[in-house]
Amino acid sequence: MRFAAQKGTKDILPADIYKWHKAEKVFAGVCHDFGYEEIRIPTFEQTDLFARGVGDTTDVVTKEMYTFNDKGGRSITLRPEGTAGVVRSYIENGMGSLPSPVRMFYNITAFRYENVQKGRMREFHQFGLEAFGSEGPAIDAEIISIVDIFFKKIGLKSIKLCINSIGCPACRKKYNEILKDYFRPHVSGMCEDCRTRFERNPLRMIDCKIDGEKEIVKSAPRLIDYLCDDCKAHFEGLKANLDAVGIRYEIDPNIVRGLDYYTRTVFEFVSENVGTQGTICGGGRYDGLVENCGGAATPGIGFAMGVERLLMEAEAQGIVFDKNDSVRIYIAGMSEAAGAKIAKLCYDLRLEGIGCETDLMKRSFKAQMKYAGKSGIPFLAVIGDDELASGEVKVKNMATGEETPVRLDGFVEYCKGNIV
RNA sequence: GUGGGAUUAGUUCAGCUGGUUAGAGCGCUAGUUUGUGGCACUAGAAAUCAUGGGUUCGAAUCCCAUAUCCCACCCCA
Repeated sequence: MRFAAQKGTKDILPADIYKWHKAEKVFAGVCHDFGYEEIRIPTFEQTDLFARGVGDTTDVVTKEMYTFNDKGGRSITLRPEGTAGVVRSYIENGMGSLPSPVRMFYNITAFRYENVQKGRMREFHQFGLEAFGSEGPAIDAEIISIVDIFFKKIGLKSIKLCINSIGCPACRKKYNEILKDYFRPHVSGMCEDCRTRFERNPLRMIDCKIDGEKEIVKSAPRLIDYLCDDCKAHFEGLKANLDAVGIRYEIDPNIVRGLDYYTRTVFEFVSENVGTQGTICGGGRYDGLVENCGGAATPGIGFAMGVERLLMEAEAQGIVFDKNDSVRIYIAGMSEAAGAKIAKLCYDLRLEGIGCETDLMKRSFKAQMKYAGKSGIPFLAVIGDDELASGEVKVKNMATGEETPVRLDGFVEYCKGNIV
């Protein structure tokens, strides 16, 4: 029996990890620049939190959760997203009493039992953030500009920002009636899904892939045209805030978002390089969620970004991430006596935080050279009986071939100043 | 849950219509004599040909099932 990684999971190998480190570092940096602090939440929560938070009619909750009973008989679920856990933590830790807005970002794995395809895995990674206590729209624009600046710092270009407002529960209720009146004469001729949607969530009929091409659906009234005055003003405010900093966007009335908690602002950053799973980042406002999860009525907003999709996009755009070549010098040995000296030098170098390597396999001098060359280590020193006798070594720059004589007793000092 | 394509060394692939010891590039290990790498040359290690059945004198090759991977529907990040 040969073991294999489970369906929809992937190893991130040492050869690729530098890209992840880079993305994580840049994301954390941008968040910090906006006053966000990191939060780390548990990988699993009680199942009810997601049922309540994400919405118990959503696909994510009804058919995609990793749910099991633990040995104490509790129903546990591996988080399918980050927002619910952060909201739980916000309430549980009394963060409502902190100065508003309370802003936090996270870097998590999430789990959804789905069929895999390009840009979709069962265990995947998300960068995300949540902000509580501000109704916006200034903060709505701010979190969008976090994504915008993050993309710029990573080097990504031309990722389309689409925004929409899906209103508050009040205007959505009114709009649903309007939509029902509109569809009522036609509903009998529509697909089975749409007939169900007509009763439960007419909003979804607009997205229907089967009936979507029909003229009735195309010219259906759009929610964005029926927002209440407050929601309309909020959306206008968002646009004005985005215009003020020069972030370009497209209004896409079809962004609905499949998670139940969204209100008012919803947005997506979409690429064309990630197959049909083009949404690299999606998010929106969720003004009822905290209250719905048992906290005080608190407005909130957030987004999540698929890290795999982000890196796919970066790859497609030819972005090269810096590799961290932390090993600066290879010390090749020519004799046993030299070996002892080298071990001590390496120890001292590492104590100073200077990465170094030496032979661990009793390899020939030539093989050591080959290893150093192939590993791309930028500097090299050779120590044999001659060097031990003279007390001087040559430090070679592997790229230029240039050699610098260095006293052995000042070796670590020299390295500190010249090869890092 | 439903489709389509794929699965052969660590990796990328070749193996024609079934026929003896399944090949190559890259990578890895070692060597090309004596103290300077990346290149080149030589040698070596490495594959129950995804798994389980079936057809056949004979299967990597044909058939069936299962698994996994890739892509798509649905939904999402």
